[in-house]
Amino acid sequence: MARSAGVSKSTVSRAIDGEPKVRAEVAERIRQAVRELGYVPNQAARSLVTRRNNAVAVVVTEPQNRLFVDPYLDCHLRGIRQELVRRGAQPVLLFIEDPEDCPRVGEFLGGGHVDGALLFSLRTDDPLPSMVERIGLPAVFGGRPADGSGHHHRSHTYVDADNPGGAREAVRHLLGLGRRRIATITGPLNQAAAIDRLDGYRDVLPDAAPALVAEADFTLRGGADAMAALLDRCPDLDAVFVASDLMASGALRTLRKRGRRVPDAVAVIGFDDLPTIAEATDPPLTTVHQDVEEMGRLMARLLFEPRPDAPWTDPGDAALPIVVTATELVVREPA
Amino acid sequence: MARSAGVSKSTVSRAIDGEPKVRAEVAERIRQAVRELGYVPNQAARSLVTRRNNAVAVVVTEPQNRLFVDPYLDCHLRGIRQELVRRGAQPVLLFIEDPEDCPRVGEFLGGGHVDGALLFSLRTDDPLPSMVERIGLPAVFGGRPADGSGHHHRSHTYVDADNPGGAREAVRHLLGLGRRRIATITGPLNQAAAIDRLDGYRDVLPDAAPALVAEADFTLRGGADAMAALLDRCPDLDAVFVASDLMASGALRTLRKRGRRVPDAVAVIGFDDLPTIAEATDPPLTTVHQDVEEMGRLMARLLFEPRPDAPWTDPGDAALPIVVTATELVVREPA
DNA sequence: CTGAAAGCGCTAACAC
DNA sequence: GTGTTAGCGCTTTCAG
Repeated sequence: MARSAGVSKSTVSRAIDGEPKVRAEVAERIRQAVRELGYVPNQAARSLVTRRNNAVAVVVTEPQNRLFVDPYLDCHLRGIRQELVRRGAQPVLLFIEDPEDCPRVGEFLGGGHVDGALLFSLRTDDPLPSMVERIGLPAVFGGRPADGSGHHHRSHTYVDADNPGGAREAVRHLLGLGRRRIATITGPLNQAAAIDRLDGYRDVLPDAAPALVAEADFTLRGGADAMAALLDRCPDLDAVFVASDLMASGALRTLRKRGRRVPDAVAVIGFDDLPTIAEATDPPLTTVHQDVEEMGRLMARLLFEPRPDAPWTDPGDAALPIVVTATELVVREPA
Repeated sequence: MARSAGVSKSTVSRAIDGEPKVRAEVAERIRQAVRELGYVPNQAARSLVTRRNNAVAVVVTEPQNRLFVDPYLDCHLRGIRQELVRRGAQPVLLFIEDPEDCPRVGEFLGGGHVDGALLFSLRTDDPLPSMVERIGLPAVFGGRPADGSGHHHRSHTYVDADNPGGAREAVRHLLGLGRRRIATITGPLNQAAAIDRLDGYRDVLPDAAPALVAEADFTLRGGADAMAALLDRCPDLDAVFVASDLMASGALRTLRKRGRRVPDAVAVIGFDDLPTIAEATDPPLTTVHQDVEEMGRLMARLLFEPRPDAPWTDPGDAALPIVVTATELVVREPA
């Protein structure tokens, strides 16, 4: 390639880099040769010396069947993608559907294929946080990495909504409406978001009966089943705070089936404010809004921020590693 | 790393490779050092010499919002993932949501990050087929790459269902039921699958009125709208062949809303046989089955098959590049 | 069985 | 401005 344009490879390299110190005439000659030979620079060789490869991994831990049905991730990924692309990085998605996928993905992340990683939906027992730390790969987490296992690793950079705050606001709103038997449907309690939202509920209702709390799995079906269980256990409940819109829409379905009028008999508040769900339910769902897309953008931005663990950063100018975004109650059903 | 275990890097390399010609004792010592140092071999350096990197790109051209709501891709990806992982390759997903993403993705594919690519949902005007060809990257397509633009490139390897055959069987079944005004709802006619299914319909019904054909977009909403349009144009229709289950479930919704009984007044046949949809509709949907998951597995398998364009193959032993899988009508509503 | 040496294709100093 | 020279971290002959 180099000789084919009658110059040295350094010049080719510079020309492709778009450096200004190349004579226009020479640059043109090179561009021509590139086109003719269909030459594409070998990224492996390049990244071997530059230590960069303009790609960022987005790791999603989720059984695929849930992933492809949950609009939450869709929003999040949209924000991430947008910001990553804006900075010239190619987002590459890696799925972990099974714990046994972890070592392979860890190897990929450690193999220098990517400049950083954005990780999601972590469970308390997830090995990924310690993996990226060992590897020394810059990483930003979506949602507080719940570290229930007692391992102590360096505090990770993450973006999360104010889950306890949002939950408190929701429950207080229900109290303000005069509701007195307020139940809650939680997500899987091995996920931080689920734990934090339940904590918010308990902050306001420290004496709530255990029977008023039902754990589900952030799916529509799970929400519907949990609602049924709650109605069986506490037929007199008059409100329910549901930890996600998807589950809330399942709960609404159950309530309708059981003949409980919403919001007259039972008031429902969701969490997320996903347009495709919250605005489409009947009646439209009152819910705790979080700007999921913006959170995605923030994650990507934080990855490029000066950070102690990034190779392209002067160590010393550390940035604050945690961003908690505000939530806001959106009242849709005038109850 | 090498010295830390008291051996040369060659030996480390061999040990990690799992070569048998390393003394067990030495191998153990190395494994220990690897664990302690958290050592992960640099893939860039490795692939620079081996020309392999154990990663395969899965490229999905789709506005993300459709992707995360369409169970079809979910099945396909499940099959692909399974087979790729079985062969020790890491699947990395790349989305193309916008035509302007193409150059960037092309650069990634050409950069030697991956050993091959599996591509999907191509439109007639998609630049990807010629891109991977120019780059010389082994590729397998999901669905016949519809090349409407007149470009002539090498015939590509692809896996596709027998779309025309399935459509013919569906329409013939409707005829056998005594239906005489058979409409069809197609997918976007810049996609091969949509074209081929419409072709099958026309094979059986060459004289069908143009008013009986409505183009939609493979979404639920699109199917519902197309059904409404058909009913307006041809109030006397007594059957409809819908080119996807998702659209069919939308069509069913419209029929119910308009008070047309299914299947008594209007018989409906879908395409895909996605369990989450076809079995869940009311009444359960008669549809053309294709084994989407197996098709995914086939795609991955073909990528590793001896192929003329693969660097790890003796040129000369070319394999048949196209696989068309059978479809089968699944009759669910006893009409 | 293991070590030494020669690159893989590229970039980054450093000369010219 | 452009060529020359070293490597980046690994695998792979080729000796021992």
